[in-house]
Amino acid sequence: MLDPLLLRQDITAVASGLKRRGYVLDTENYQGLESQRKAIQIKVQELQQQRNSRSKLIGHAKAKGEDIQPLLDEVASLGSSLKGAEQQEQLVLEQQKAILTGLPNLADASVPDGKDENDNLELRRWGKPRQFEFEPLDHVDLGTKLGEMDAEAAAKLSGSRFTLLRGGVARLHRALAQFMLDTHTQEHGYTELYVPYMVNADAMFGTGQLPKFADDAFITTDEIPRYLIPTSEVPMTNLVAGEILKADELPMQLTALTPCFRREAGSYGRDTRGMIRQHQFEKVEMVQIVQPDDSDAALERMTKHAEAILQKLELAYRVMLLCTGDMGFAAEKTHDLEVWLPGQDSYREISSISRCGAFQARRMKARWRNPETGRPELVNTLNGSGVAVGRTLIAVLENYQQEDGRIKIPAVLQAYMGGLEYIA
RNA sequence: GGAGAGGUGGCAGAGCGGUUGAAUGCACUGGUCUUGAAAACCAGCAUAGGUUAAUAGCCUAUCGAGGGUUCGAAUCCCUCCCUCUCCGCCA
Repeated sequence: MLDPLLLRQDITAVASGLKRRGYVLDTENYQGLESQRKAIQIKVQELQQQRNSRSKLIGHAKAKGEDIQPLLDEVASLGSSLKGAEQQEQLVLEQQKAILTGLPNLADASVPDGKDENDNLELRRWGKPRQFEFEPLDHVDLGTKLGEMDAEAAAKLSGSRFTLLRGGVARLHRALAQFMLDTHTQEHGYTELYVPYMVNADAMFGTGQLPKFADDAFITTDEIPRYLIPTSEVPMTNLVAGEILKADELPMQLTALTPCFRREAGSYGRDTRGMIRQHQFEKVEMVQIVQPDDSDAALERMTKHAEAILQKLELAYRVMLLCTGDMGFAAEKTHDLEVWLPGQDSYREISSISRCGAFQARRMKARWRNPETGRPELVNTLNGSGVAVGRTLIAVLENYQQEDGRIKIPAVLQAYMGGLEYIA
């Protein structure tokens, strides 16, 4: 959520900032609501003040044993006019909130303007795409040949956009996740969490999935519905919701391995082959809760942490700075890591690292006590994949394939595979 | 699933329907004392909104959430959520 104060003070600046992201804010409408709110609020408060002071007088009079009937007559009509004013106030506040909670974050000044992924800026590359002396297969053909990747079996059980893994490939998938977690906890200073995979609406609101993107999430049929997490960013970040943290608790660096569930509504026909886009996939996620002046540095740190995973796996990748049009709702600046996939002959997203400023913190009421001011102030939040396990599996299969169909196991994973060197 | 207890400020913990934004203790901040520190003593110490030049005043709201009763609700009533204890079931 954007700072309501900012909208009051300089709505033109906000509107032009949002326009960079392709969001058109109806400033006249908002300002109209704002002045209505102000007028009604003043009226409500005046009435409340009258009621309070009258009630106090009645209390005093009663204590002295005086006749309170004249006083009661005085306030007779107050109640109904107050109630009416309060209802009006609520109506305006709801309308305002509906607009406010639907506004995306403002992009950082360093973010390039653009419409979609074609306008993203490449920051750097690491590693060279492998040159094959034979025609490389994609992960679907590789997995199927091995008999260890089975989309049909998954379809029988669950429908499209699911995959079943067996044997060595299933183990490799697990090894990747363990390796990533170990790297972040042992080398990058993250605390590992095990978190709920279902969260309530408040949590989904806090990180910005609700109310706007309700259609993207799976929801339970409980009386109080719960949402299957689309990423563990949701439970991890919301851990600090409503809290006032001490300065020495920051930065907080959290990581977790969880499945992620996404309905992929609106992506029909895209990436239908293979494991690229699934309703369910594993992801190791990193979350940082930081002081605002550490936010910029934290984004760079997290990007390095995600890069370290790909470097250790010796997978070629490039780092992209997302343009305004390609960023997520809560982000003010995002780096994407794109790994080289020989099967697609292109770089594909495998990690997304975002700085959210106070956007999520404001929604969650997550604060820290700033020693300099002595007051609670909003924290800043960041999140990033470290990295997507399913897509990393694809990358390893495709990049480490041998001409005979075997998969070489990356050196750093062999210890996680009982010393195995190849999947065959 | 059954029975019971409870949710109050950073924490702990009081609170006959009326002057309670809320006792007290701890923590924290400033001061006195001291060579320094501790102890003791004194003072201060919630968040948000409105008004405002103001992080000064003044006003309003907030005691799990949402409704209700009342001139007036932290206190009474209803619904829901959560926590704890005991029993049952269970990976």
